[in-house]
Amino acid sequence: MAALPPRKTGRLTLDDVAQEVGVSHQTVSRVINDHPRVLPATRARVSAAITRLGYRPNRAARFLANQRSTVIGLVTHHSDAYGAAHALLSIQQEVQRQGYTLMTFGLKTFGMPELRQATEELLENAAAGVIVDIPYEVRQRDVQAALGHVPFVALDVDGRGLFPSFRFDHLHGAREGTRHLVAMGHRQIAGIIGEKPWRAAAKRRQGWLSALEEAGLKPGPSVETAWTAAGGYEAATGLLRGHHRKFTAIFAANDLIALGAMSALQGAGVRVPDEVSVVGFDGMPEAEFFYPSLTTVVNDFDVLARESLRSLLQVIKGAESTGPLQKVSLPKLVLRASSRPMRKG
Amino acid sequence: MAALPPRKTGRLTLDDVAQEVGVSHQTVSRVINDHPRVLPATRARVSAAITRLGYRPNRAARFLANQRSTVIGLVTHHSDAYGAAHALLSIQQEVQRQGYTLMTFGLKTFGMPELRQATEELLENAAAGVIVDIPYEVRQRDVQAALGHVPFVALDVDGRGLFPSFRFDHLHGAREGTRHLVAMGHRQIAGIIGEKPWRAAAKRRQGWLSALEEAGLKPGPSVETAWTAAGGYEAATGLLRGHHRKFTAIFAANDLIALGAMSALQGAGVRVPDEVSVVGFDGMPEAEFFYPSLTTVVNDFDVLARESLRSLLQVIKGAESTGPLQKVSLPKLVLRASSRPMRKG
DNA sequence: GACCGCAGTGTTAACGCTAACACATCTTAC
DNA sequence: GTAAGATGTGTTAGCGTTAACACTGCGGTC
Repeated sequence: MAALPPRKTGRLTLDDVAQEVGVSHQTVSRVINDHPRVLPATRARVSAAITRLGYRPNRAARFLANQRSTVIGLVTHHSDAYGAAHALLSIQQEVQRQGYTLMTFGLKTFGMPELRQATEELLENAAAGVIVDIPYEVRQRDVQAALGHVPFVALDVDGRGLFPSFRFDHLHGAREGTRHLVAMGHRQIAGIIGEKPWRAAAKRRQGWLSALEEAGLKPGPSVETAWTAAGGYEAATGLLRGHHRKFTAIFAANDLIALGAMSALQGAGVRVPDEVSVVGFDGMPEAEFFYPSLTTVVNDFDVLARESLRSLLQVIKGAESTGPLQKVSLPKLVLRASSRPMRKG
Repeated sequence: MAALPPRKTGRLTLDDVAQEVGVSHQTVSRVINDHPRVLPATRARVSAAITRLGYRPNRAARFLANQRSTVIGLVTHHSDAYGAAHALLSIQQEVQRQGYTLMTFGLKTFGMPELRQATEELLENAAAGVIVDIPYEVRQRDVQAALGHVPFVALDVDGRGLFPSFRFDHLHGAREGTRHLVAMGHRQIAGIIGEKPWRAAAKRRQGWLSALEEAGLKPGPSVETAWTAAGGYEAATGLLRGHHRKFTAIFAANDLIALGAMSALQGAGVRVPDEVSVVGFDGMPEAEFFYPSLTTVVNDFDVLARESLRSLLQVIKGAESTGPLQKVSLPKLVLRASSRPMRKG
């Protein structure tokens, strides 16, 4: 009996399986890759051995050999915000459903150098392509320059025909939310908008303004603040102090801001929605159970995840025939108890 | 001039850099790996070339050659819950701070086969070790059997000296929360506990019961429900209907349940905290801005992330001298407006 | 009946990297 | 002045996989 050749690593290899069955390692490889030219009988024996031995291919080696991988990279921002966290979850779920594995890289700031570095890091680690969630205001050209050489799709950015992108129409959503307040008879509608570097801030602000404009209203007071409940609280407190309640409604740029704002109002003895109506944005599931239940504009993160991944996989496979894919998702207004018709008088 | 050998892939290799500088690829490798035996002058020239050319090593090849990697795997549950999402974020941050890359795998159910498969998947993709967040009730022995052969640390499980583990003392936290209600003079304290498969459910329930016992109180009514705001709403609604408010306080197994419960109470005209006090669990940042501001038991996910990763890296490096590491984090009670002393009479 | 073609299999050479060893050259010790 | 060791560098052989080509039979064609 010849002794088994020593193995450095504990793992089984193609050769182990091949030896067990009495074929070459290449035949085993063929079985694994569903190559057509294998005798059914041989295929069966090999498959059986693979199962029996519990063999699993080494993807690093595989990647090295054929430059193909089943890892998808995701660049996001480090953030507790519902949107970011939920998008990550949705994408992860979808990635796995498609038989891929997700590798993530979280960024604190979104300069092009950071973005590029994060992408490189993921590619080095054998990612086949990356999804980049870029929440800041950026120039399409810069993104294209930084990532043009790798398969990627951008989230929450308008690719303008330069690269595939999937985004929410923040402007539309904000306009719908504000229109609703206008329709309820409100004339002084304050805006609490999230902080600047985030693109959604500008877009949602624009939406708020445009709804007021089309109704011929002067913009109510507005504040810029952190995208958190604490930010909303602070902003609303400032609004109450500075303007002595010269507003009967608030458009908040996200649900957490709305939550904080309502907390501040209630703390100051202002009843919601009796005295001030509030509309949020994002549609986090909890919003329904805020007090009062929050009227909000809902984003569908699952669709975004599904579509963007699908598109990325197409790019990876090289099917660029149709030109950069674009998709815009329209947020939907959901009416609840935090907004009500303006009181007469 | 000899023509450059054709390259299949677009990427630069060690040889490209070596050729540029006029040394062997091994010398370049030494520079990259900070091997001491390289002449400072040579090192400088190589480093310069690396920067100039923009060379970045291929980690798949590296992993194949030395079986070491800088990818950390994380197995979590697919869940919107604050705990899971925030833990993921904390871990990702810490992983990157340590110069590693994070690869995640989300599970819907936590049987040992799934756990094992997820781990294998990550290892195949060159993870050096994995962090497994196992929120379900499991037997230590099973976990050890499924994962014993790979470097791993478990989150939110008691490893009992079998494997390294980091967890919160849910029982302690729940007891503290309930004790607080007792101290406020409440005698009928209902419990709304999350669903069963999750270990935290059992532990937090025990904590609630034990605080009641030590005070010589009969357990108030209790319900089991989903760990969401909707779950809390439903549970509280049921409690109100079935028991005609035979309780003056509620211990909720997490903040979202507390939120839903408060919503249900308020919807039924029951004032919080005037008629019923509520205590939550987890300490999500938003809880402060619920209405009323929620008294809750805070878990420190950042510490958990930091410590568990540190421990995993030790395991990977093979420093098992001190035996399996264990760490228990004690949740801390934070008093806010949702709980107040029992009204006289 | 010699020849082509193809199905099924094996053999060999990458992929890009690191480890181990081999080889010069330079010190230092006696 | 020579042996022994230290220092810097190059050479070679893998890691586990897939791609490309080479080989063996067998059935069919003229």
